[in-house]
Amino acid sequence: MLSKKAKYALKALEYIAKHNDDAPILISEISEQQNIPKKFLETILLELKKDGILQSRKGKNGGYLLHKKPKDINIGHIIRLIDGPIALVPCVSYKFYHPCSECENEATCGLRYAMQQLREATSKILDRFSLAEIVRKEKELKKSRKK
Amino acid sequence: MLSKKAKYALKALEYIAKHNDDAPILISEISEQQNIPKKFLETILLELKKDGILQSRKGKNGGYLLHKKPKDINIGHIIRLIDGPIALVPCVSYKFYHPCSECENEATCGLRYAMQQLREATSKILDRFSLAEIVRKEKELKKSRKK
DNA sequence: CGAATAGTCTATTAAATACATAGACTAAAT
DNA sequence: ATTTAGTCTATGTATTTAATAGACTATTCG
Repeated sequence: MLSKKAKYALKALEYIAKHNDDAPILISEISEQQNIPKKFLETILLELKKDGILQSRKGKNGGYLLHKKPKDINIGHIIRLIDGPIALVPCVSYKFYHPCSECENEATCGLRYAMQQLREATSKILDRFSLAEIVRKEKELKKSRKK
Repeated sequence: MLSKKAKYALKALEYIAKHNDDAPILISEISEQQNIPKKFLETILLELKKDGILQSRKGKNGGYLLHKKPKDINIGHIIRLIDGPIALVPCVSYKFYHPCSECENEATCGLRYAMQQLREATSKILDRFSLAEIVRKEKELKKSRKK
């Protein structure tokens, strides 16, 4: 499962992406609109900024803006950034590779093979979905629901 | 990531499946061979027994045996049993469905849509891999490595 | 300039979960 | 009856997750 932190990050990004046209967006606005504890959200947005996804302005008329295009922000990246590895075992993770302490031979581990297949399929999906697509899909779903 | 508990469960089952021909297998044997803390392993095997995957005999010549055929034990089931949901958000889980507290409309949530796609792909793989296949794959990998 | 605004940084805390162990108890074999 | 081996109840410890407090810094605007 995603941590709340990761879910908050995704929700906040989605919100910013939706309102990205004009002025910077306030932490407090996102906090209220998305029901995210403000102080917690602050640390999350900072992390996203440090990663280069967001940019910020201090002082009056300040707030957060996207620093990348929505189509260049994918959810796999966000999840890895906040929650760490997506793979179920460290020995099949690209970004967080680490041998399993208990295993004697990684190359011949049957379980690892299965986990590798899973990782492959998972990454393919998560690295394909961008913020832009999430926003677009949401609009589409809302439209088709009205009819 | 899988918890250690789930990994231990999978390792232990694999070990039992490999040696399932004859006599029951001792907790202490699995513990030593697979480097799993014995007391911790006890609780894990009990859980697997209560779920109907293993059976046990007490007293001398006792130990654990499979209660289902290796081909009928799939790793998705084990992981769900020990670690809970495989889906990244509760609102797309079959077995552990629960609405996301923060979300206002599940039906039009773009993020949920992505998570649904992911869940679909993940389950397909995890519910396809059985213990039998894990064991078979391991043998195959060992063989091809010798050459 | 200086007051107000809004993000940034450091530290701490509460609660939950993961991991593990201790010890008494029960059932079966010889 | 004794030994063996799983079962049950309880407890402990460490780590992670979620959240909060408060001082600090940069920017805008009158």
